[in-house]
Amino acid sequence: MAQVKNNYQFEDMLQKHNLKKTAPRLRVLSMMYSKNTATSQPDLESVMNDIDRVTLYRILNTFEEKGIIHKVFDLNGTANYAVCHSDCKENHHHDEHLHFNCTACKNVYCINELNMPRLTLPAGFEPQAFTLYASGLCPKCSKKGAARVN
Amino acid sequence: MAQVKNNYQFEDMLQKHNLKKTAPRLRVLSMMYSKNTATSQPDLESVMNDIDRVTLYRILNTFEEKGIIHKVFDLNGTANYAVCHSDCKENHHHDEHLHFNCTACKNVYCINELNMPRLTLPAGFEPQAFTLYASGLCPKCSKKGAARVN
DNA sequence: AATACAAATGCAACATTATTGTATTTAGAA
DNA sequence: TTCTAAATACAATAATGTTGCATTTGTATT
Repeated sequence: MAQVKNNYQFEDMLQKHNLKKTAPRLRVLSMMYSKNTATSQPDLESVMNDIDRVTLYRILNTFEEKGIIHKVFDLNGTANYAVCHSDCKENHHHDEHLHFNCTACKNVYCINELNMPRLTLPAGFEPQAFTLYASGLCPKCSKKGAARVN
Repeated sequence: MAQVKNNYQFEDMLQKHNLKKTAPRLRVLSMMYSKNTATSQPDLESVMNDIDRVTLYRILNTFEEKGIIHKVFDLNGTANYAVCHSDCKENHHHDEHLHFNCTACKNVYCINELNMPRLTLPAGFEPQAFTLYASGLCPKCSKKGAARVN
């Protein structure tokens, strides 16, 4: 479920990363923590439509650099942003989890409850990070019996 | 390595899919089959700079629908296109292989020699397709001793 | 070989997503 | 309260992708 945090906690988060507490940043944090799915850039932009687009991009980039959020592209190549779980450090993400992209509601879920399989690659390849994508129906949409694509 | 095919074979491919044999299509096929990596949309566009951009997009979409190529987004969300291996049918891709994105040369390799691990997801999720991404150094770049990012 | 027609291309216009530079505003320290 | 670096807002531009339509072309048919 969505991690519930209050405004004081968001202010602490910013402070810990040496970021100024500004209204746009707090709103972005509040929105992202209120959901249990990643948020697409278009969604963010329409919800935060009174914040300048460029400011939004810069906030997202800053948060990503600081390890507060991570970016994940969905099956359509659309950028989605999700809050990182605990062990992401600055410029050093640990987002090697499964990203589940629902084909009906389009939501992207970060599934941390699953450990990534370590694979052996053909000779010569030196992998540093893995990400696994799955697509299909999420619990909500499969319950609706929806094979339909919205 | 790159699959070597001649122009007659490309013409056959088009014919088998009920596509007209046109110069732009043959050139796209020729380019994509000459490589052992996926080709990014920007690369395609600069190499095929005398073909109309829209035509190129439409050719790629058509080829994808017909199961001739598949689209894969790299770690930067850039669209890349790669030739499908044998068992892709129209509107029904079997591209559940590992995509390896080299952080140095940026190339995307389709690694078919690896079978996808089947994973058990949390209750409610109904996965229909999996794709695995890895990033790191490809054989060429790791040989160069290049941890550098171009 | 000429014709006819659907399919494919080329062109124009536009939409969306993202970046860069700079002026203005503001959070937080002094 | 003042000062300054940081953050935001605004303007301009780049990159990527889509839609509609006129023109051209591959190919089936005569």
